[in-house]
Amino acid sequence: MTRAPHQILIIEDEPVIREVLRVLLVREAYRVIEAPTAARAQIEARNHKPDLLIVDLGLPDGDGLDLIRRIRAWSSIPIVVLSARTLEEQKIAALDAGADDFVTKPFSAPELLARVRAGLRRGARAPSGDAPLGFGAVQVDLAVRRTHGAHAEIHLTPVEYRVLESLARRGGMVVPQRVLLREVWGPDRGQDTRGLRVFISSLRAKIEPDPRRPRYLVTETGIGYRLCPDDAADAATAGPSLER
Amino acid sequence: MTRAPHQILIIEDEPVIREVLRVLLVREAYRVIEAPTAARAQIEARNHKPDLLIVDLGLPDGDGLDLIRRIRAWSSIPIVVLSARTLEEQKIAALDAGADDFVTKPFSAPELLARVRAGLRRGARAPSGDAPLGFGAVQVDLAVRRTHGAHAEIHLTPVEYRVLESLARRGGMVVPQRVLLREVWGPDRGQDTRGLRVFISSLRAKIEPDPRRPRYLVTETGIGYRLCPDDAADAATAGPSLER
DNA sequence: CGCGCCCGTTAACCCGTCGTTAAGAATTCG
DNA sequence: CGAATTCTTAACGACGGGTTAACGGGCGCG
Repeated sequence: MTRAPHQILIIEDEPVIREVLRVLLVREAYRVIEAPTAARAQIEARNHKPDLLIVDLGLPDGDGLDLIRRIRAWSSIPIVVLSARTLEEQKIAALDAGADDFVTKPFSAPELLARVRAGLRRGARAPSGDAPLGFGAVQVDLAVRRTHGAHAEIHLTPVEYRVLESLARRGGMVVPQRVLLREVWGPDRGQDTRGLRVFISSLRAKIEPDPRRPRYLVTETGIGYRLCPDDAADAATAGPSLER
Repeated sequence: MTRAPHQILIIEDEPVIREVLRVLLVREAYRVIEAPTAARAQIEARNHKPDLLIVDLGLPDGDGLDLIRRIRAWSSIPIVVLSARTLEEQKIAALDAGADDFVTKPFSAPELLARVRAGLRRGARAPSGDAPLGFGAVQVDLAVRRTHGAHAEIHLTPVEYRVLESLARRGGMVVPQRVLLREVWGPDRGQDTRGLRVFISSLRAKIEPDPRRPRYLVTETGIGYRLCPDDAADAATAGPSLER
């Protein structure tokens, strides 16, 4: 797989860390753009359309979270967040705002690069299901919004489709409940997971062979849900590739 | 195996000890840089990007702890701390600040060299988010939050994952109990290690081949714990026979 | 030799979260 | 305008995870 020179935008106010990041990434043959402020970052992002963003939270002008939300309004570029704080709160908030991954300082070079690779891999993927999802005898085609089981057509409601899309986009990864809430119902919904649970239940009733013992739509208690279709070719996300 | 000449930065004010260290390390074919002060150390570290730091606590200008914290803001170079005082407090504080290992003066040459080797080994390995951890037949993928043993999936609870993450970030090095408590439960938890011990126990029950004799999740009495996953090479296949 | 500290393990309890059903709003469509 | 479908909300049982307490063992120290 020939790697076109990916372009990465670094948003970091502290020159020292910016330098470290730049050297690290350039050495991996990435093209690098830098922005010291959130305001500048928006301009750069629009102009260069980078393949990935590295954002340090706690920028001088305006919160980093705000920047993420604003970028997310018009783009789905993978965003890797960099933060000194180890608090879970911060992490959740960033992911909630639309970040894809999270690295806490101090970070190791291999770790950061791994996240970057993962992000780029994710970004390279087809945006939404051109390949139908398989759950045993049930097949869901998100692209044309059609689902059929072993013997008959199955009907999914709009919200059910959106939940599935949200889960499928991060194929195999756990999707936090807050992320699901935001992506399905919009940002105004707090943390009220009651509705979500109802739809998970009804989804399971439709796609799981034995809804009592979920196999494809799995709960991660306290975190969220994970969707694992039994299709093989979908190895895009969890690739064990450790190439150099 | 051919060992590339690792570069080690010694931060030590007392010329005599510095000399001893230098000779010791050069004899092992390491390249050595020296810095008598914390201020100088930062410059050298940034310029030469050494593979490991040896820091003497109690430097003239500014505390060694401060230096560690400042380095840790942008790098995860392995740091071995050298301390004259035998106080546990000192060790803990250093590890808490981000050091990886410690040696108390007077030290024996073999001991120091062992710590150095361990540190370098750790630095060479990738404590990355996307490489699964191998524990004999058990494989833990922190990125995807998925764990499977020889025959079946293994379920880890959220706290168990967080403990593992915290340990894996410092792969192979000692993680003080305080650090674990803070990273897993947040800063409000004092030093109540009771809960931690319970989770260590249940983790061992899930990932250790023989939980009675821990091999991967090792206790450092009075200090903390250490996680030593298999090397990536023989992760999947080998069912390593360990009978003692 | 005995005492105390630290660690490991088990078990009990409490509370949060999850899954499900059902009934009332909202929306769509004929 | 009415009916059907969809979404929301409520309620409640069940389960699992987290916390704490209690006990036993190993080890060092007096």
